[in-house]
Amino acid sequence: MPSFVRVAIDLPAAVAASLGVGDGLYDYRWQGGPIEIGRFVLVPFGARIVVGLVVDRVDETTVDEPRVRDVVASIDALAPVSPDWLWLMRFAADYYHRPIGEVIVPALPAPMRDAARYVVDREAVAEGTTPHAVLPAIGRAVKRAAKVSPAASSGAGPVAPRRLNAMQSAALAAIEAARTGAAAPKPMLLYGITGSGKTEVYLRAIAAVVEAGLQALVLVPEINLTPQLAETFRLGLPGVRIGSLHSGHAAGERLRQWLLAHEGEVDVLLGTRLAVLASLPRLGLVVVDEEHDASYKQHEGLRYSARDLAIVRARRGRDGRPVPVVLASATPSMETWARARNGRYDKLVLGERAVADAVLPTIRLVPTLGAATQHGLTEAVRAAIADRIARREPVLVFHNRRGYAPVLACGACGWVSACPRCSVNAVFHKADRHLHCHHCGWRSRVPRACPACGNADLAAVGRGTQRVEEGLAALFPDARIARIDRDSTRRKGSAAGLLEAVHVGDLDILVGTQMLAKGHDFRNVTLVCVLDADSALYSHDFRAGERLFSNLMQVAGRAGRGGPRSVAAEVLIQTRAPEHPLFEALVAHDFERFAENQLAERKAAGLPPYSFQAVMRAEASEAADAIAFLAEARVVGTTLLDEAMADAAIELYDPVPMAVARVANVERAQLLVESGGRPALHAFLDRWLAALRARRSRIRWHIEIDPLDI
DNA sequence: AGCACGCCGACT
DNA sequence: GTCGGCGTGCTC
Repeated sequence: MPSFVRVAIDLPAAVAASLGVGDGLYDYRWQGGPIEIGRFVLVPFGARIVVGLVVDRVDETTVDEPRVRDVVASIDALAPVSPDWLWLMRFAADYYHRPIGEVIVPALPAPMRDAARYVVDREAVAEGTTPHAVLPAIGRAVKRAAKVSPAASSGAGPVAPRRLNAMQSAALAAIEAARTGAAAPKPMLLYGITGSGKTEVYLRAIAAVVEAGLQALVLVPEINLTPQLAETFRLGLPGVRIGSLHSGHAAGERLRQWLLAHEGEVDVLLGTRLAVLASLPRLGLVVVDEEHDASYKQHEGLRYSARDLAIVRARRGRDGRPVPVVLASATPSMETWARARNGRYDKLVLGERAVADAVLPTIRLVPTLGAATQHGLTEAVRAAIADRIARREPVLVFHNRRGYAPVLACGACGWVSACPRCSVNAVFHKADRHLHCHHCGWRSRVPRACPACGNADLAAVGRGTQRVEEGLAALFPDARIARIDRDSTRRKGSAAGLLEAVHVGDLDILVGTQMLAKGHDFRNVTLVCVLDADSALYSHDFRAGERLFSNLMQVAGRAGRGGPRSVAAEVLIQTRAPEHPLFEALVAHDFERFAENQLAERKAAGLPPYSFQAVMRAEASEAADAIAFLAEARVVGTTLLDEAMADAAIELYDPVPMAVARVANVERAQLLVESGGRPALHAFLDRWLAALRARRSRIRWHIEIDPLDI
């Protein structure tokens, strides 16, 4: 009686479709003894050998017998993945409309994906000799990686635990109750302003979970920008084995960390979005810090939201039993806020700042319309900076634009610097005398004269951080000024050095982009200036306001956390629209007011979270080809809706070029799909995508579920 | 997507 | 003479 296994391998959906493989699973003959579901295997595919995962065992196969090949080997050195993990992969595959192999295999560390290539002796396989000799080699490589003792917590002794305030204690008790209670816990929103002590609350919850012998998964937006957080974990969880998973690790280290998590040798896995896909056999708690952060969204390959997957992962939990998930934020996403408001999530509120003498910063709006400025700074901002310099208190200046000037222009003929490969302006970087494209990386020396008319007078138009830095130096010649942005911090650790300089008082002014706002506390900073907050107000992206509010709250939260003085730190925001409701709510530190406004607008306009979206994107060298593909796809969809899904309320919009239509000489267009109901949307997508994949177009396209920027 | 097979141009 | 360009076809 032959036995077969169904194996997930990484093959594009379009290829699977053309082979008539709808579910992305491939049948192989298994000749050995019993094989577990969840085992990693090596299987032949075409002329190569690839890594796959056994997701099912069957006695019969629908594939023509002669085409079915043998499993080359099972990788017994690796423990099988848990049914919970497989369930998560299957969920992600269904939800993001990809074959399961395209979800599983890219979720593995690269060395595991490449194991077959490196280790298997092709000749031996071709001749039919079972390469049992090579299996221990894989096993050894894997074990060697895993053997390295787990990241032991640093030598520092336990820190004296700070007493939780009443609200923190209540929040912690709620998380504990969710974990130990009989009922399936709802996701919890841990909501509190910067400095209200969210981290302390979830650290205690993690400690309790680890104490119970379980693992905690903690997601953070960008770990490399927050070394402070890793340190907080190390100090706050003495004796706990903390692993980390993020793209900053070299391949070998990533493999090691993945395996430690998979073998249950870490108690806490701290990582960026990709960590949500890690195998964790004893999962007991999931935490998503800064849940609103856009970097939880993956923008290539499987375009998943780690925040959303974290929630479904917690719902499935361990052995099918739900575990608690905590979403922490001072400015939750509208999706999360709406659910906390209607009771689908529990809301745990932290009120005042946890540090006793810390006071909320005073936010002041500085009108720029009609105001005289020098180097882009109003009188009010200049005076405030001068005041702090005199008092030797460091100042943070935020400006969300890299480079010296967004564009170089010819006054005589109207020429403007543009990227030759993208439909965007080329940014003038004075530091290296080059024009840069921030989309494709193109660089070119700044022309001496206008390339169009020869005029020697080229003007830098607008302002980036480099120009702000230069202006500040002119205004405050004695001040020690530094800049933090992607250009100034190419070298590893250089950002940390600058931040440290602020702490110890070696810097008077630190200029930077949003980068400066992520996760760093500046206890001695009493003034934060935001030079231009307005571009988001006029954006066509309906989420721009949400992002701006959250960024400004975060920026404001940088200053004066637990500072020595009880004087409130000051935040000055230059704007042309000081009367804008967003700013009114911001000045009042009133996220809830802002959120209510936002949700009312979204509801009126039928936008998320009151509707559900997907976008289909197409790429081609000619814009017309991309549009034509989408137009055709739209016809296919409309026909499907008319003929087979008449009662599905699905809206298919006109295909349009993307806001930045061309990047690196590729023209991009998109088609928005919207529905009032998620099940209807997904039912439609299933059939629509199957139909399109069967057509085998030569145009590159993909679907993105729950897009963030459209 | 890979990879092999196959059929035409400049070079160790 | 061969190395290598990428077109076409196949993959449980």
